[in-house]
Amino acid sequence: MGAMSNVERAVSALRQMIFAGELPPGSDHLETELAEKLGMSRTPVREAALMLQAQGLVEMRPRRGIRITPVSADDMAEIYDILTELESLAAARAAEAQYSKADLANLATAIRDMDAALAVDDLRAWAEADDRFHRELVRLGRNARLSMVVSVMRDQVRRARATTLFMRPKPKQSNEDHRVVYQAIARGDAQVAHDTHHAHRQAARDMLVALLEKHQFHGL
Amino acid sequence: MGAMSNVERAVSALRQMIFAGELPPGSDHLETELAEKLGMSRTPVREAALMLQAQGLVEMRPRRGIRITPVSADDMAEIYDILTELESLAAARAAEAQYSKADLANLATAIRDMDAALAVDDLRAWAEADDRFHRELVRLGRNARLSMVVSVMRDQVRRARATTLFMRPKPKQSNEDHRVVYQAIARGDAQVAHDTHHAHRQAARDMLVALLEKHQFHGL
DNA sequence: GTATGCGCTTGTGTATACATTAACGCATAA
DNA sequence: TTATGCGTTAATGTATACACAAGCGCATAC
Repeated sequence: MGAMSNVERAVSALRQMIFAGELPPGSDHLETELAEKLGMSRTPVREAALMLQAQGLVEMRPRRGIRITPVSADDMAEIYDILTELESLAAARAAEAQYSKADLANLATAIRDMDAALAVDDLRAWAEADDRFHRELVRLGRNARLSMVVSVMRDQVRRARATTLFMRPKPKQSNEDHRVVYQAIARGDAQVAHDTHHAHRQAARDMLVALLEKHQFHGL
Repeated sequence: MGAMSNVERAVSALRQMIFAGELPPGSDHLETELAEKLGMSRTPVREAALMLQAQGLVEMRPRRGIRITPVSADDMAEIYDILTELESLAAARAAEAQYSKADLANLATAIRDMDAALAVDDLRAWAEADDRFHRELVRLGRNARLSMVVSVMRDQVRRARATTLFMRPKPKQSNEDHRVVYQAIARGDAQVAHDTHHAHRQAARDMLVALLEKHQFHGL
């Protein structure tokens, strides 16, 4: 069976519960309580919580329990600002790397999937493919630390997206942008790859923040 | 006395030992050993190590002990790339924030201190003031998450700088750059603040990476 | 009715005990 | 000599025990 420690199990389980909304943002949970729910002692739960705290998903406050970090509109603005810069750098680096068409296959597939999903109005499938595109883009940028930071930030975005996905306008421009970024990377044009992606993310940021503020999600 | 937990004590102590070179990069240390050295049990040491691991300062490998993460020239290139983007964003945001002269006092002081240190060839004082300038710049950018990411990255740079500070050319251009960034922020010119700082960091990156590669610090 | 203080409850921080299992050495064989 | 396998050692992962201190309620005084 999987050589998975209890700490690892706790981390995945807690993450899943957080993303599923089973542990709602802002809610507090005692270590003992979570330990019991996960069928293990407090020790691995504590260690798991410590890791999730480092990623900003929870906060441990003495005697108040483990709080699921709420994410406000302001937080989301911060997060998108970071994502914008780092992903754009990755796009530029990917362009500089002179990848072959084969190397970019995953990107191309993700774009196709987004188009297909949009054609049949399947927003969930679109979001999944969009995630895939961005993950692959960052991977191609070949900066392990950057990938880690971005993935932490993206986790936070995912939490907000669950709520806002069905409120926002159709992501039509989005697919257009992705295609331009892809082509710039393919022909090695770092500047265009960078700037296009930068504008793309910034637009997403503005849209999302406006949405969150409008709907008063001040502590999602 | 200070209401400081053993975990907090362990974190500071370990950080200090790492930065002082007392725990050299690449070295392994058993939990028991560190616990004894710090005068506490394994539990708080483990929790401290977990936190430092999240910041990339150590790696915990089953049965091999806690390893002080080595930093190669390639790592340093990654780190500087991230610093470059995020600090430049902070500079732009700071410019947009329309700070008063008084708000920028810390920046101005840091610049003066750098000039003074350079005039008497005190590289250590220069490095300290340089750190101060960059920390303040990021603070003015008003993005808490960005500040955290940057501070993690800067910790890594500090480790390399201890070694390379006395090899590199006099940072004369550096002071010039800082002044331009400061003035751009003061007059609210986000574009110049961003671009100047970006170029500044990129130059530093290239210099440092070349230095590290030349001296074969492939696992500092 | 409101404020103040005391004691109790209970969650956490830390120490400790213990089972598991990976790594190392040694012996044996090719 | 080198490779392979077994047994021992010992470091970790996890459970558990316990002391301390923060928060809560209740009682008492104003």
